[in-house]
Amino acid sequence: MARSPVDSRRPLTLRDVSEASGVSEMTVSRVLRNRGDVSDSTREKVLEAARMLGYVPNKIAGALASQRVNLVGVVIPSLSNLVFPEVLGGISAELDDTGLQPVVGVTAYLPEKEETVLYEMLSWRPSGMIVAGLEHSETARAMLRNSGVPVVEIMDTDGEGVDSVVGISHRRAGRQMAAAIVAAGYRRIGFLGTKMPLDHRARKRLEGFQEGLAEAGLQLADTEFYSGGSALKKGREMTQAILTRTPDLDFLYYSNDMIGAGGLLWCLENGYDVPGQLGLAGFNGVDLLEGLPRRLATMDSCRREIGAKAAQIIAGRPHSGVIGGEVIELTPVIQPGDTIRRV
Amino acid sequence: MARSPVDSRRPLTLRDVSEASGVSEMTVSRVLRNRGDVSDSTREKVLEAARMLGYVPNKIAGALASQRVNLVGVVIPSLSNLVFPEVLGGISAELDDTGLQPVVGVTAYLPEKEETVLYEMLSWRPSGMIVAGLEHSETARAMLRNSGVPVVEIMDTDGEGVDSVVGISHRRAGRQMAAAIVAAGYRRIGFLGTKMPLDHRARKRLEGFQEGLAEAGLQLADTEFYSGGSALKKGREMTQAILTRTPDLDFLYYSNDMIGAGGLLWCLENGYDVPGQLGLAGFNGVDLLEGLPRRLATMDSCRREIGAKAAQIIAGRPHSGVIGGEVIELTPVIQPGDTIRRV
DNA sequence: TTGAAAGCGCTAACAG
DNA sequence: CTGTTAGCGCTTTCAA
Repeated sequence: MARSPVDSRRPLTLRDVSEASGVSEMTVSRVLRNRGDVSDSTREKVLEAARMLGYVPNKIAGALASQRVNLVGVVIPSLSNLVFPEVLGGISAELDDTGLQPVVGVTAYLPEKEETVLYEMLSWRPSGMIVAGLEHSETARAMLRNSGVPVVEIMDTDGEGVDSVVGISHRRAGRQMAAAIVAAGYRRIGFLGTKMPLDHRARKRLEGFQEGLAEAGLQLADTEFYSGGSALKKGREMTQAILTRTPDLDFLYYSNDMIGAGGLLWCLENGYDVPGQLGLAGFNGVDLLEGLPRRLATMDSCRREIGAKAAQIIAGRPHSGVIGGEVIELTPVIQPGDTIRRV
Repeated sequence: MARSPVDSRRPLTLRDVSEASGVSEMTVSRVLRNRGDVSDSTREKVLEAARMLGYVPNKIAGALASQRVNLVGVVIPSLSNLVFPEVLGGISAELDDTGLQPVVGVTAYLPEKEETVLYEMLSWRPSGMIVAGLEHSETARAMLRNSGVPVVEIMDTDGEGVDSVVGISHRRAGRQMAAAIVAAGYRRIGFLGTKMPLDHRARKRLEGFQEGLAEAGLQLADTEFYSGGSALKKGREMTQAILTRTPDLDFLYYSNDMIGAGGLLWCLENGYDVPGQLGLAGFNGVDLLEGLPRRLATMDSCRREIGAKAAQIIAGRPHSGVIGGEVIELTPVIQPGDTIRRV
């Protein structure tokens, strides 16, 4: 806190602590890192001096010398979609006691942006990289592969990872939901989702959903896409649009809970019998759903757990021994709620 | 990508590029940073070699040598409250073209955790620190003050900052809302909010609200607090609880939009005449509100803008010349929506 | 248990 | 326009 000798604006170094305590730099370093054996008396002296001066070690120098960096790169497409902050929360919580720190990069779903962010992060030689999705440019994949740091690709297991993978199969999730809907007797099914062609997980869910329908000899009766804006409001608008265009739909599958919730509110206000006349389902299992007038059917996307497991993998690989990829596929469970007919 | 000579697992260095291109390390460095004048022919040679080898510079070494770190520490209390990811989004977007990268630390509203996170971040000698709130332990404040890096405290302007401050006055926001409510003729007013005593901004809003009521000779008729869980659901439960206990309330002021939205849904379902019989208001201006059956009165908390302005301050101070604190107070505006009687 | 020497990989500063 | 020389502030390694 207090600057002992002169309050010059030069940042304090180990040497300052060394001089103030009369102990060699090396020993000061050992004390500050709890490394090796140091006598209690010298330890005291050093800690006292460091505290008096308000010394904060320089990790840049430490990292260079030790070739060890306590940073973990986290690359996600967006922060405005609640899902990613939640994953990040899982990562952050799990990393909490490991001395590792997350560094966040946002790609806005753009492959070129992803390359830039990865390059930037890898140049810090982090202890690990956690990257959303399996779809990357060849350049990006090569950077990750050659980086020598453990890489965990998260959220999705439908495809090949560079190293470790933690996620769910969105394709299977889509199929499962289709099966549940068909089993409940619905036949005229519509899909509502984002227009974003680079959201591969949403795309895979839709594809899986269509496969599931096909198995039952069905196909989508109508679709509606949107981009941008308040998801809840968009859900309302899209629902109205699709039901106006195709009034005989008996089920609406939404690519996320937010638009699904908007749709649910709209249907209830407009006198639809849910789930008798019209069934609804979303995706993600956001806890907002608990407060709606009726519980929207959904599927938990396990996002905090995905973050936590990814962080564990990074934290558990001390020196990036090239142990090679774990693949952890979590299994999301359908939460039928109140918007699918019980059979 | 391809490892030219031998595919040893040693990370590539500038020297490797230098040797591969036949150009001195220094010139390679210049090319890779677009610094100084380099002839087109050597530039080509260098870039070619770097690309062939798949070289990624080591910023640790670069930062140590240049005393410049392109990291910005961002310290926030939580990631599960949508507000903070939004601020972070504003920061991240603004930093995007500056070459600066945000590093996120989460404090869980705990002062001790904040100290740890700050210490950890400052040890990276970042280009700036963006910290939520004005309330910090003396130790934390001292670390920030002595760090020599520009500090921006965000979200709140009610108090003294260490350096720069960007935010809104929550106290004033509370007073304003009180004034609007009183002006609309409501008299029996209840408050619903989080129990969290360390959420200083929520506390200041409440205090300001009470001051505003007091000016009109009123005081809170009842209060209800919660912690944890789905905010939407909690909003329902709390609303039911407070209205059961104090049925003659004619206004409910919620400390955030999420619980307010839950309350709104509950009131509508239970046949309350909103805003005739009962008025409602929240805080934050989340865009979820656009999709509700009725538009909840609220107040924009300017969070993306706060993030953006904070990032600008950091990005605009090249070498942390101790120019001293800017204070930017944004003025949130009441959005009366449909849940306050028009006068 | 402590200290001295030698870098970590890069860039500032200067010289050509 | 290009190269050389010294470090940046730590930690590793070895010696005392």
